[in-house]
Amino acid sequence: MPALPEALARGMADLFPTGRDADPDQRLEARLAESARQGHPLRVKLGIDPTGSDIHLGHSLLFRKLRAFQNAGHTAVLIIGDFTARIGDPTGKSTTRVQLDAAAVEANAATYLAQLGQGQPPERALLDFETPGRLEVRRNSEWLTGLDLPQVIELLGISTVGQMLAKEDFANRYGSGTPISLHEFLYPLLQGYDSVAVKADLELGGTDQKFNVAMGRDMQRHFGQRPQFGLLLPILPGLDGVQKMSKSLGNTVGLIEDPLSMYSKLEKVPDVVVEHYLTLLTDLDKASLPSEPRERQKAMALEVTATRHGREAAVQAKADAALLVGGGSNGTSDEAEVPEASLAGLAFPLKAFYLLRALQVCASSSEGRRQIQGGGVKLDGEKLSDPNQEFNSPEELAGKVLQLGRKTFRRLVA
RNA sequence: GGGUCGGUGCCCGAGUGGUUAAUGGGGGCGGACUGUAAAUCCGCUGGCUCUGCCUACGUUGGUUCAAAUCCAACCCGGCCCA
Repeated sequence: MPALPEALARGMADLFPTGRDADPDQRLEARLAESARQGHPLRVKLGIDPTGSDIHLGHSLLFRKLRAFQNAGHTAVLIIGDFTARIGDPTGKSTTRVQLDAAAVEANAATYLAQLGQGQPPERALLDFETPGRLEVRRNSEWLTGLDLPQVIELLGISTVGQMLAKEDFANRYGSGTPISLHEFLYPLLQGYDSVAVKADLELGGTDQKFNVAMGRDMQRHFGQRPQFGLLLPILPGLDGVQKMSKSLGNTVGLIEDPLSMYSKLEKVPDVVVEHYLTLLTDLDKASLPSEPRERQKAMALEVTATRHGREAAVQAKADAALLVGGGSNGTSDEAEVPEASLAGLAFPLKAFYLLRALQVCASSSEGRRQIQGGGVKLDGEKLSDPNQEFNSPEELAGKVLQLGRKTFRRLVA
């Protein structure tokens, strides 16, 4: 039996079932071969909960894998969990998640699709929206809204309290006395039922989704379908290198971020995650990369930025980043593309701390004061020392570069 | 529903009538160092165009010269019992 193609297997953390023999219900390789033989593309399910507005790199590896299946001729079934988002996936949560209202969910869904490349030039799109038959976008409200109570009870009967409490997140919460609402038990069941509704052959997910994906198999078996395969990918560590990439932890790189911001964040990521990023966010042959840590990290940052923004923009971002931060430069170099910040609308004279606040470099004016007092603020390379230093007119500041810390720069324009 | 314990700043967690935005830890931010990393050391960590003024310890009201700390009601949660 041939091995799983590299594009499909790369970065894989778990695959199930993995029986010994070449049974198309037990071995994904055999199933792929069967699919090719019969000319039936596999239906590859990926569910997303439109609970936030930005897709970040931590999500993107799943979409990259989905794309790999599309490229191999299979059908991506992207399920927008517009219904389940209103319950909230308890996975990985230590507390009950707030429920979202329908309007917010819908708005998020539209934003997601745009970020995945709908309506964008194909070369920049994360998924293949163009080729006929390669993508189905479904909303689970299509089938979940219509379930009546007898059907819900049937679903509830497929699993047990013991199974639910065996799930790590629930077990932890139960054990620590943190509340678990009953409706949260419904989430895995409904996600599993999604697999029934779309007749999934394979479901993609993070390793934290193992329970839910396995539940899909139980559901499909109950409803007389061939149980899906589960292909799980690692949870991408965030920029801090410790916790998973998550918006609420503030350690993300968003797909909508500009090249410079993306590159400079990646370039300073802790060493421990560089290899993960290379594996999960690029297609590079790791053996061919420089082994010197710093160079290797830069190669990673460049490539990840390029997969999103194109090589040209990535190379530019790398050059800009070097000019800005490298070698103790003060960011005044004209070549560098520093984000601009407009002074329009500000009342002069104004004090230095207020400038930081007004340009949203600092979250509050008190923080602005502290940053200046802490020696973290420079104007055209000169350290500011007095938070109350006054500037009398926009002309006094226009063209200069305001710097906070090592990585935040703003070119002031009138 | 009954009993009981508890709700403190981003998180955890001290504090149980009286200087002080409120000990300590984590996290975060800034500085030094460095490979823009790690480790280490230092500083900051409620808000306000701030030499002062506001708002804060579940909510509301009360006692008091004075409350996160006492009282009442209410809301939320854990545990035990149903």
